[in-house]
Formats: sequence, C-alpha cells, structure tokens
Amino acid sequence: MPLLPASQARAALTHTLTLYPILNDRNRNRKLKITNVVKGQILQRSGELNTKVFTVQSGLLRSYTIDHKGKEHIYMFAPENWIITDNCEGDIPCDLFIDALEDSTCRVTEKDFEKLTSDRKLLIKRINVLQKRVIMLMSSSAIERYEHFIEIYPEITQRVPQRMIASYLGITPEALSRIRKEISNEKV
Amino acid sequence: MPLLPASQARAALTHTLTLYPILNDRNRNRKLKITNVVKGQILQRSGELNTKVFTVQSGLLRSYTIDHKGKEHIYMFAPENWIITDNCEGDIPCDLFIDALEDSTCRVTEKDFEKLTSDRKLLIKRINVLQKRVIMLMSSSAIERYEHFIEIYPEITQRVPQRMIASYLGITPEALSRIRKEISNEKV
DNA sequence: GCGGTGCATTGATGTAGATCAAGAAGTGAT
DNA sequence: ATCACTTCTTGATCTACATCAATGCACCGC
Repeated sequence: MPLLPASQARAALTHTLTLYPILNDRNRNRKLKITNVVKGQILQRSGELNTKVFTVQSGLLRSYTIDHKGKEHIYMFAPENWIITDNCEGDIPCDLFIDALEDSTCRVTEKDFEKLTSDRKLLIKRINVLQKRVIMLMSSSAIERYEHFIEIYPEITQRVPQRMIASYLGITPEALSRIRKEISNEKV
Repeated sequence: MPLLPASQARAALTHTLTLYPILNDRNRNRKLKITNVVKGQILQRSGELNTKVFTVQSGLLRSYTIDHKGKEHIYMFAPENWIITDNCEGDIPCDLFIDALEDSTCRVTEKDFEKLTSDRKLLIKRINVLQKRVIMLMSSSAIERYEHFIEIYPEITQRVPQRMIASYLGITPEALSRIRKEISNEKV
C-alpha cells in the first residue's frame, strides 16, 4: 500500500501545522473573544492568508486538505483544550482547511509568531505532538496504526465517523471496516 | 506494504530522538574533548543508560535499532555539523544504537537536559527536523520517498551503501534497486 | 592466480491494502 | 411511510512492495 493515498500525500507535502494542548487555563476566564461555531462551519480555507489561532474550549475541530479529486484528507483532530493554527507565515497562504466536526466554542486570536516560537513549554509540546505523529506514522500496518490511535485518542474514536478516522490513519474506510471486524473476531 | 517492515516499526515504537544541525560554530574551536571515531565503531548501545550528546565535526554517524531477528533499521543519519543524542532521560535506558559509517571526529559532551530544552532556536530546529520527517513519511510511495530523500540529502546518497538508504526509507534493498532502475529508464 | 564475503541486481511468488461495485442499515425531509 | 442521502459493510480484483532465491560483481587476503 501507499501509506496515504497518493493524492493525499501530494496535498500534504508542503504544509506544516502547529497543534498543541493548552498548557494551563490561566486565560480561560479572561474576557476574550469567544466564537460559537456550528457543526460543519469552516473556519479557515486553503489558499487564504490566514492569520488566526484557534483555541478550542468545547467541541471538536479538524484540519484537512482537499485533493484534486475533491476528496478530503484529515490531517489532525483538535478537541477541547487544544490549540490549532496553520504554520503559514507572512505572505504565504495556508494549505489547510479547518472546520468544526461538532458545535464548538473557541477563542480566536490573531497569530503572533513571536509568541508561537518564543514560549519554551509550547515548543516542547509541539515537539511531543510531532514525535507522536512520527511514531504513529512509523507503525507499520494499518491495524497497528489503528490500535495506536484508539490508545491515544479513545474519546475521539467515539465522536467522529469511521471514515474520518480512516482518513487520519491514511487508509480507506473499507480497510478500516475490515480491520475492526478482524479485531472484534479476535476478541470472541 | 507496511511502511516499515513490521519488525522495524515495533523497534521504533517507543523511542524518540534529538537530532538537529549545529546552529553556529562558536564552539567549534574551543578546546573541548574531541573524539576520533573509526568507521564501524559503536558510540552508544540500545539498553544502556546513555548520557552523551554527539556533535559531529567530520564524518557520518547513524542511529539505528536492531529487531528481534538481528536486522538493523536506520532511524537517522547525522553528517558533519549535526548533533545527535538519544532522547532518554533519567533512569530510562535509550532505545537506539549510534555508530560511525565513516571515520569521524565528534565532540562528546554530557547530556544537559536543561540546555536541550531551553534553547529556543534549538527547539525550533528540532521541530523542523521532525516536520521534514513527517512529510517524508507521508510521501506515499517508495519512489516519492526516495526522490524526496535525494533532494534533501544529496550528499548522503553518495556516501552510504544503498541498503542503508533503503532501510531509512523503510523499504527493502531489492525494492530500492528496482526503483533506481525505473528512474534511470525514465531519464533515457 | 583463486576462493571468500558483502553488496546490487533480477526473477518468482505472496500479501496488505487500494479500488471498484454492490448491498445494508441508519437518518432526515417531505 | 417513502424517498433521498449518507455511512458502513462485504466481495472481487488489482497493485505495490515484501520475501525468497539465484546470480553477478567488486574487493579482499592468501
């Protein structure tokens, strides 16, 4: 297999992403602009000059790309207490779409690159997220990747349709269906 | 295919690695302990309580794991001007072997976790290395991963045997051989 | 010279997961 | 209740790469 359908890989090839959990909730009660987002609402479009950082307070966002066939490919999930923003800087338009998988509330702030690259704890969090992703990508078989995923994100498994998990794992929904069948057979 | 032979993936599943280029050469002429390493010499063994950081000044190191069949699987190359160390901390033994692919000289220093996690530029470098690795891992097909590899590491392509590049790419030497044949046919 | 020893190539065959296609089962709108 | 729409499942076939096995080829010590 290709790890990802070729189309997704091509779409993923240029972008990077900042994604990390909130380090503390010192800001949570400060009176900042809170946005309510309804399920399906798009917060950022690929190709836009994005300057926003989204801090999820409740609900679930996702980032994804769309290939030349119009197919979506999920890059990351961002549940409550996570921060998500495209890594694009200056004049470079972002590569990713961001939308809501559930009705959500999030804090929207202007992107501040100084802050994004100066906070040591935040940088360490970003490293940890990336390392997890590398380790998951290195998990060889689809079944291993899936088992690894439900270990790390047990809640998300319940909250999104299977085809999105398949997309995140880089496999087709059909393949995930067969994997789940196999796992449930093993348990009997 | 599995992205990596299953055995390698299992070996890779727990470890992480700090690897980044030297940010400046301010230290290069300071009288620090310089170690000459001959080709094949092992600097670190999996399972040891490693406390060393290796700064490559000339030559080429690699980090790798060994699976239960005794097969080596290359995790990263570290040519001159790169720093390499296992991410293990405290009482946790490291997961990786490190050895020299060429006669090398390197500076060996005690691992200083405070330093490894406090230098902002260094953290950003680590993020960049990880992002490159993620993007490479996401490149779907073996041929795409190989083309991406020779773009990023043109020198290393010339300096190490093919089977090691195959190992880094997560494919077999046979597959790499066929890929190279195909590419040379395309060019004719 | 000559026989190792390790690496690259080539062929044959096996397998995980993609792709295509056809149901089945759930959900919402009229 | 019925129709449309989506998700999940299941089967058939295809493809990229693994695995196994044989051969070629360089470099080495003798």
